[in-house]
Amino acid sequence: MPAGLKETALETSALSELEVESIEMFIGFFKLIGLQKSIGEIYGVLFVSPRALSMEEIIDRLGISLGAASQGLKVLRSVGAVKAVYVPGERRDHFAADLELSKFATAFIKEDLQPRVDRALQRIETMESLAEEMSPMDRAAAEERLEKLKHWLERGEKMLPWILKFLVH
Amino acid sequence: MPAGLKETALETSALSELEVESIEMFIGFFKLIGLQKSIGEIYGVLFVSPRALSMEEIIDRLGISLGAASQGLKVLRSVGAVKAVYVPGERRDHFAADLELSKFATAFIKEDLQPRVDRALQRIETMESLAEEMSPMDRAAAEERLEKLKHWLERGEKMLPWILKFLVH
DNA sequence: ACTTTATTTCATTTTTTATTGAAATAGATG
DNA sequence: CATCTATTTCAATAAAAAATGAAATAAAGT
Repeated sequence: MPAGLKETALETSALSELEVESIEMFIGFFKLIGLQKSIGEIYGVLFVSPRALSMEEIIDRLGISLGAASQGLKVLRSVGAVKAVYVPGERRDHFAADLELSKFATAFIKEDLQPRVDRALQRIETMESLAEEMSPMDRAAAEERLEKLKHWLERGEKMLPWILKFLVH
Repeated sequence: MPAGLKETALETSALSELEVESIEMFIGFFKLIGLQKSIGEIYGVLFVSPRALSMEEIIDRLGISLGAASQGLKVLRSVGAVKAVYVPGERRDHFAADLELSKFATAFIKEDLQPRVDRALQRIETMESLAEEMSPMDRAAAEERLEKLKHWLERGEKMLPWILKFLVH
């Protein structure tokens, strides 16, 4: 093979303004729920793309690595934000953004928020029994705090399903 | 000075089980809203402490650095989660956890969430005008997506004040 | 006013997290 | 079923974020 001839493409085809806006926006939102930049980038291009893109196209457009693309798409599929689309006559998988945006929020609430609140309520139980060791005064103070926190968490817990319902429409 | 004698204290006085539970819990919650471990630790000890603690005491208990303590307390005060308490006859500042837990959530919603949604809505405007350049079919597709996202964001925006009210009680 | 003690700031270091890319695996195609 | 091509996985690397600690500043005591 003649050296340097047709080396398979680092050609990061320039992103359109539209794509850039979309990408920046989604990077921000995704970071908020703990997802990394590359995942925001992938969703960002797919969101404004008129057609489903192959992994290679995504890699080319964004200039990210194979690994990042593969892993990012995996996460996005797992939360239902992206779906694999069959493209006739094409060998590669193609991916399209799912427009049910509420899916992110739903996944986040169910998988991050809800379990964390539950865990915290358990911890409060534990703490309440640990507080029994304290001097009467200190114990009273500790229990007041724990009660407050508990009430607050229970309040939050009740609100979550309501938020879910609202988001899903 | 006799070497090794009375070296000024790395004595991280062991944390009680109660403190550990509290700290772990708050580290988790704080990470969720983007605050670092050391901040969760500080709030965690203060939350179960029967009395206000000086910065040095916090440093000793947690084994964190001066800088982390100072910066962490600054953040916690800025969101109203910790307040400085005057202790008669004591030179140092002392700090106590504020029990109005809703303050974190409020600060987070107002300072992180709300502005991000606003910014996204602006971006959508921009994107809508950029989409005018596209071919009629692609443009229609893009606009449908943008509309969906916009509606969803507006929905979220309307929900935020409601959540705030609910949290504050 | 000076000395001591407490607190903040910020450049450096450490730790954590995300990305890369090469090797392994899986999936098509002839 | 042998050979491409596409995808996943994961150890190594790079990038980002957080923690440290020494120097600067501020505040209190004498």
